Amino acid sequence: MNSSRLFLDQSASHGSMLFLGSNNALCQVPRSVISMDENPARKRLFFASPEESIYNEEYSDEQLPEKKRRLTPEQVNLLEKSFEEENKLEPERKTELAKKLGLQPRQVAVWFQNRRARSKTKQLERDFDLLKAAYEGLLLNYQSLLKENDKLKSEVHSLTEKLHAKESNGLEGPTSGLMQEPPLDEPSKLTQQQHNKAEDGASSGSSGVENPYHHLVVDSTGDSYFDCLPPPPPPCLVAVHSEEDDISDDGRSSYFPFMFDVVATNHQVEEAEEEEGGQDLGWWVWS
DNA sequence: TTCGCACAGCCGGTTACCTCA
DNA sequence: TCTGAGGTAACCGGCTGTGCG
Repeated sequence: MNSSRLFLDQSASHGSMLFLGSNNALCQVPRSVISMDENPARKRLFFASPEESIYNEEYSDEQLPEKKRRLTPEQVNLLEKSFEEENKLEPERKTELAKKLGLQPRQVAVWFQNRRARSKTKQLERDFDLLKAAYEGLLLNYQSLLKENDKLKSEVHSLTEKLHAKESNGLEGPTSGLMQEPPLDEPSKLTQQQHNKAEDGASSGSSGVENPYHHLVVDSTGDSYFDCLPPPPPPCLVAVHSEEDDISDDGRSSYFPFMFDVVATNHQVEEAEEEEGGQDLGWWVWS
């Protein structure tokens, strides 16, 4: 049994270590003397290897190092492998692992708990990044739709003005007083029935109008016009997914309870908002 | 069947220690 | 040599599920 051990001299600041030799004599050794490169457990000076368990009966209570020690790379490797297989620890597996690693079952349990916590933190960070990217993409999409919408509105507005001007000029014209085929999207020519129907559709968000991409809008000035939107873009797939070694405890690949896979025309958002009683949902539509 | 208790395990949060730049 | 940041082993308190009388 190799009884040589290294542990920090708690009374000394940083610089030195206590070395417990084979004769159990405590020797103070400057840290610099113990080269990391020469130490097989380099960078892990304070490890207890499996055969160097701190619970070794050779030590009196006073000699037991109180400081916590890191696990050896070998121990960590085995624990990681075991964690990959199953991130929960059954009592039998815990005992078996502890025996194999020369650790206390309690240490194995603690390691698994901490590992799950680290895994969860990482997963949350990944989910956050994915959501952020998705959000930014949708924001761009939304803004371009707004621009497009504004452009079309102004186009409709100018055409309407032209039409009004033409009408007022043409009152004395030969077709004055005759029923004309109403131009497409000309609100002033809507029958009251059509108008009401369209308004209902616009206010309820349901398909009150046959074409879901033509909503009648009554703006603050009282003007009414069709709010023509371009056809919806291809669905934007926003799959929150990560492949990862780390899965959450319940086996999901993401900690988000929802997957919002298809988002987000303005209309879908509006409809979702109205289903929520007018609550502003931004431009997220959960599926 | 229900209740109360003890126990074990998990989780979120925290502390203490270690390592490194 | 000192210091602060980051990683991690270990702990704490609360909660939940389970077994038992």
